[in-house]
Amino acid sequence: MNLKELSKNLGLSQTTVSRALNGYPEVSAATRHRVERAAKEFNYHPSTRAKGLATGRALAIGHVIPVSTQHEMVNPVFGDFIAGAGETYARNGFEMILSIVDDQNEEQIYRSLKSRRAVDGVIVHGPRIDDSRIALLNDLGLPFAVHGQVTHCDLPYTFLDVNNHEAFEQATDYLFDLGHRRIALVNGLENMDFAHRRRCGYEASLRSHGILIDTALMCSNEMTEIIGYEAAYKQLALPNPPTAFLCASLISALGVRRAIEDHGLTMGKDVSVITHDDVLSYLQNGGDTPIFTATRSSVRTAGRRLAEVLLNTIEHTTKPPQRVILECEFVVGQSTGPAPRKD
Amino acid sequence: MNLKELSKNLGLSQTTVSRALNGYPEVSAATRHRVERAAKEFNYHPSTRAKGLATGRALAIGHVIPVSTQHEMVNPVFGDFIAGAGETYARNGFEMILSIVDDQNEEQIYRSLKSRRAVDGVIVHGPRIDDSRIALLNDLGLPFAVHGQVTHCDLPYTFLDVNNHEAFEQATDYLFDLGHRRIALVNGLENMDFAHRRRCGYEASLRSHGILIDTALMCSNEMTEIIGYEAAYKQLALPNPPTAFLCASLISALGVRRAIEDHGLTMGKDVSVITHDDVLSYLQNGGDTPIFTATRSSVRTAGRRLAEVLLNTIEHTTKPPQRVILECEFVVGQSTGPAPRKD
DNA sequence: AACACTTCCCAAAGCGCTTTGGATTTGTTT
DNA sequence: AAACAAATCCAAAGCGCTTTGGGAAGTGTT
Repeated sequence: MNLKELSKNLGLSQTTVSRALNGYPEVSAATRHRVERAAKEFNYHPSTRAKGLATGRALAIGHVIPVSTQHEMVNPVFGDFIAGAGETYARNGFEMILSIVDDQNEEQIYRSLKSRRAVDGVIVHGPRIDDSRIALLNDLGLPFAVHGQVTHCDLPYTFLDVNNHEAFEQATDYLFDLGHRRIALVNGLENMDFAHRRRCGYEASLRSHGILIDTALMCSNEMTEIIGYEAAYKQLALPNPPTAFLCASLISALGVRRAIEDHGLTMGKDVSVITHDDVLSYLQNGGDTPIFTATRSSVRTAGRRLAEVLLNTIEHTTKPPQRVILECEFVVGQSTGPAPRKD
Repeated sequence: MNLKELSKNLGLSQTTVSRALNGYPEVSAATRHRVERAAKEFNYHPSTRAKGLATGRALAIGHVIPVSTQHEMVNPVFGDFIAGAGETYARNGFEMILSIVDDQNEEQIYRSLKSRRAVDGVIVHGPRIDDSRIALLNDLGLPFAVHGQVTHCDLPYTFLDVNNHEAFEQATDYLFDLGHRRIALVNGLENMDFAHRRRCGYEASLRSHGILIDTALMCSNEMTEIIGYEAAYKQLALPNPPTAFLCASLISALGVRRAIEDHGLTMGKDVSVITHDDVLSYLQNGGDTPIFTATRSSVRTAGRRLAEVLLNTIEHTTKPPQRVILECEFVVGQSTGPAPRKD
């Protein structure tokens, strides 16, 4: 069923039917009602492509997920983020177009999305500290919103980020107050902006308490269970091992806990752990009482909100870039306790 | 830059330029070459929408991800699956359109995708044992391919599935051969087809060895760490506890391990564990030597393959439905050992 | 030189929608 | 009752592409 058939069926012109369906005022209430009923009856939906052609809008948002060719990692938070964004699109009649692309061809994808007019805007995932995509998208004139920030970028741009610096500074402070002085950081890859900011927060806290920064207690890598395990295992074997860990993700934290236990120690007693918790739907931090003390911020909510922001900037192109920063919730679980006394 | 401009620029008609770019034989090699160079130079890409309108093909595949309103779960394997499928689409000039939808509105989405002609076909995710989507899509005449199977479905349909029955039967056999007689199953939700099949495989093995099936040793739920923990913890507290566990996912298995340790037991010695491993990029089963003994099958590969199969059926509509079944690899890790002797 | 093929290219129609610029009818005002 | 405004509706153009149905030029054949 298409417009032509529908309007013939109703004995109206395509113009009138189109207007009735799109809420234009030039049709009488009675006609509109009749048209709407018929549309429902015949299960008529306008062709997205034709509509897009005619209006010049794609009614679609692109998500370009970079997959590094080196480590073939699909970021685990991406599923939940996408789910959140998807809710927003569904509510607004938009579609989500997903491109998984290795970072070699990333620029190419953006150019192609633009010149094919396939999307009205894009979400930039996984910004790096010195990300060239901001400049590229600005040049292309393709509306975009970033999930995260870009440290070395003077250009104004629309983004939504968690306050990573604040969260990790606060978490480190908390450990300090519990008496910990040897605090390790099991971070994500620090060429990623979020990880960089977390490290800065961590270091800021240490400095403010006059603790020397020890690079042996810091590591930066992919956030997997294994890597968390290996990093923590190694650090716990040091002559002067850490009494507390700060982890970038719940998955790493699971590895860290395993390492602690493999050293015959008990988490929350011998060694404290704080992790960032993205509140992934399939990896929850305990039930009613959290297992890990955590800096918590739902990535799904982030997806929902950022999509809203992007649609908004597309709607009102004149608006200046929007900047949204979400504060983490600090939740105390069973993984932290006073630093053990040195005997 | 559009076709009209490009052809004016070249002093050719739109027809000729279009044909040159699409590999039709009616243009001379010299002209084709000239056109291709110009297209590259001006970074010309045909508008997807216009092309779609003209050809009647969408050059897009829909992925409809059902999110149950009850538990708000985003299946963690979905990220990797999507990444695999995305590779295939990229290679074939297709786009992936993602719809996250709560299972209430699922049917509506398929109808809408069809009548808006937004996609050339869809991938059906997370089939349930008695899934109405197969019949619906058949009725709609929307090409589709299922990731998994549907037990109660007589209609022929295209799918790709892991041999879940075989894998879990084999795993149970393995535990039996190690001397285990009390073998617990920590399964996924058994209204999902894959979980149902795994349970059947498990039961088949028990029966073939003359072991009574004990419902106290079986549970079926969402595959999270917490739930795995709680299920295993409870079962280990039974008067006659299991000496081995069969888990539906690596995430559950992590919870099971934690429960084992919280009972003061050692995995691989006191209690054995076998899990299914989807080879998720962010949750690997150990490094060189696997931690868990596992039935392994890469969900990313599955995504790549199933997308290929779907594109193929769309290309050759006459072909009968394709059925692909992947066998799991059985890998022995450190989580299994001989059953402890009863003293 | 006339004819039939190729080869190479083009004008125009059409995909399904929106939107512009009227036309027609109805209602209101004087 | 005439004049004007408002309310309704319509025909046709246009969005950027593919594709049909030729037409003109070039190649051989006799």
